Amino acid sequence: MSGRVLLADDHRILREGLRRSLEAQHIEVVGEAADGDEALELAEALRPDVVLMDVSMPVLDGVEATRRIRQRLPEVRVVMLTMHADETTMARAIRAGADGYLVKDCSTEEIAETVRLVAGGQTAVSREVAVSMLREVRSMPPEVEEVVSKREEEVLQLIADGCSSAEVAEQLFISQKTVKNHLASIYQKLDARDRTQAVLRAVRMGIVRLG
Amino acid sequence: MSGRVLLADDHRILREGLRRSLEAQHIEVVGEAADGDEALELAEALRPDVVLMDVSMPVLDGVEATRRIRQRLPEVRVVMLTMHADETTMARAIRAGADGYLVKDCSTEEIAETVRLVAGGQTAVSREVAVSMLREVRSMPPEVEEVVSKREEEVLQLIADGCSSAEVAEQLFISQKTVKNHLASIYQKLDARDRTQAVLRAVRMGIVRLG
DNA sequence: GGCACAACGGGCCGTTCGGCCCATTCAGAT
DNA sequence: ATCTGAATGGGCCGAACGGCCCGTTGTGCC
Repeated sequence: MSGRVLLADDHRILREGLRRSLEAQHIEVVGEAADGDEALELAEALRPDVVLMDVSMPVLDGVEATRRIRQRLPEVRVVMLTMHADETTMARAIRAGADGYLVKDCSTEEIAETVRLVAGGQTAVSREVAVSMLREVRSMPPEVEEVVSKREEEVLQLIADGCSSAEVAEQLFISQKTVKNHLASIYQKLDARDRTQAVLRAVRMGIVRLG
Repeated sequence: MSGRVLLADDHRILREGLRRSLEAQHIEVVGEAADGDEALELAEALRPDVVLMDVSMPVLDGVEATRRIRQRLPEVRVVMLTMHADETTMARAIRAGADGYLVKDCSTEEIAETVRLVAGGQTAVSREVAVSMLREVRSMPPEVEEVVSKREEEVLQLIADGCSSAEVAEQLFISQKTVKNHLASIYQKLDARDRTQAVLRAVRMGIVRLG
């Protein structure tokens, strides 16, 4: 049960360092991927026990890659790696189906231990991550994430930036009608009746940034 | 230089307590006012050296009363009294011309000392207030206050609360046209072109509260 | 007394907005 | 194989909005 591991990170140096560390801990690294798409392909081809996946990667985001891997290959576990214990990213990763969550400055022993635990069916997180999780759970009554779609979020952000419907349409290369459709959907989801209320709610919910 | 003092506070109990405390410190209390208007009238009639003024009072707000007293009677000093060391209220009070600012849970000795200092031409604040002031000064580059008029602020708040122009008019007992006029003025002052932008700026500037 | 400004208001007009109907396409879920 | 949902789009319409003109009243300031 040492575990066959696939590494997914866009930094070659980090991948090689991880490979050495894991192999020193008698964990077999069966492949390396440089982006989310490659991770998905290699996971299907190699069927590792665990994917050690960086959060931020080109082409396909680590969280999205995790979601797809867990969907198509439920027997493949995923451990997320990230620079900082960011609450919202962590929440997204866990909802995407990650079984482990590590911050990059943890020890190699900790990484190896987490890989073994996860390969054995357990879930595990760094101590830093555990602390963040408590904060997250305490402060978040419902699911705040995923209320509005990604496209709707873009529309909201542009509205918050001062754009009119026409300008949003221009920015996103879509018709004004589509913008209005997105807004209508947003109003329903956020229980708002106009752009002003929608933007205010979005600001309060942290969906958009201001200024 | 013990000082002739006018008390202005809407709570009789507090006024009487203050009177006893000050008289025990050999400070003469020449009158008591229960609201801002009365404070203004008595200040003109009695010409005290110092007015000990509560921030929140009926009819006329303590800060506004202070502004008018200082305007008409520059030789009358005002010391503000408040429940908490609230940064924005304090800033308003100081701009209105208050020479002292005390939180209500300070000792009677402290109050007496402040009254004497202010009567002698000095300015004085509680320790708690001094701390708040530092924060205030550090975080505020320009004058944020007074960009929009009080009425315009009310309109903005109601818009932020989700009201349409018609509903704002209803709430404030004015016509829709006047609301639109206020909004037009607000757009100019806040460099916004619609209610959404205006509310967002107002939120960022701390003019309105959300939720 | 005059001057500025806040607050109040009327009317007009073009644009925008939001609600309502509808259709197509494509991906993912069951 | 079907179905949901996201994203794209059209058309229509009434209400809301914002800009523009104009006015009166009151208060504070010089």
